[in-house]
Amino acid sequence: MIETTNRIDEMSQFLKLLSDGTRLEILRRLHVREHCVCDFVEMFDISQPAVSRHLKLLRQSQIILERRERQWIHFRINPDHPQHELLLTILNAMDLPAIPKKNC
Amino acid sequence: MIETTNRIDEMSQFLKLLSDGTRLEILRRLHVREHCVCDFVEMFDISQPAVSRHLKLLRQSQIILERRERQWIHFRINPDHPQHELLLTILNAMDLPAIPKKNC
DNA sequence: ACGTTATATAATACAATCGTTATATAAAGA
DNA sequence: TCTTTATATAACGATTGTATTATATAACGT
Repeated sequence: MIETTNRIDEMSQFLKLLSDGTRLEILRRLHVREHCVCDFVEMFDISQPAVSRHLKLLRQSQIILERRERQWIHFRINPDHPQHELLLTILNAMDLPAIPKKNC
Repeated sequence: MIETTNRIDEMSQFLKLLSDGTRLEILRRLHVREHCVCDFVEMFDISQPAVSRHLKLLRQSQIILERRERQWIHFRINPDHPQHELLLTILNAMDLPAIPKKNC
């Protein structure tokens, strides 16, 4: 029973992280290729700290991974996250046009 | 571009509805069989109006359907919801023990 | 060492979410 | 008609989520 509650809590936490348009768009982009913070700052109409905060939430839950290269921090999807498959299913379910690999 | 934004907004709205433990549990139960409000009131440690509000949110978004029978209102999953398949995938991804059909 | 660029954190404001209690409505049964 | 049962709505408060601005840190280039 406690076990059941835990699984439900984990899932609701996971879905909460995905239930924000900015974070969904971030994940959709990261599904194509790595991006650094500045890519997203250009992309969205929100401040740099706001972008940073979204990335922090996704990183804290291990949905994305980061890697520093010189002064940039590059983010990518974590393929080993327990719900990685579900994440891909959700991204596909949005059924959006593909993002060109070269695009910013 | 606008189209893309709409799809992302729709998905984030949908996920927001599922990102609550009580609503996930409600949906998990409804996946097994119909329930009325009073079933859920017994089941959860929240007030009847709180249960009613969760059901209203799910109904408004067409994720569940209702049917009145005498003084009871029975809820069930809407198999024609655009994201019905995704909903089932999410419920399965929680990988919980099956709920016996006869159970309350 | 200093200025610039990239990113993170702190403080704060505002809006959304989710609970409660009190009350209303609808159907049933005496 | 009156009471009971099932459900919904309204009003309100606490908590959480998401933005902003200001400031800090880290790496780079001159």
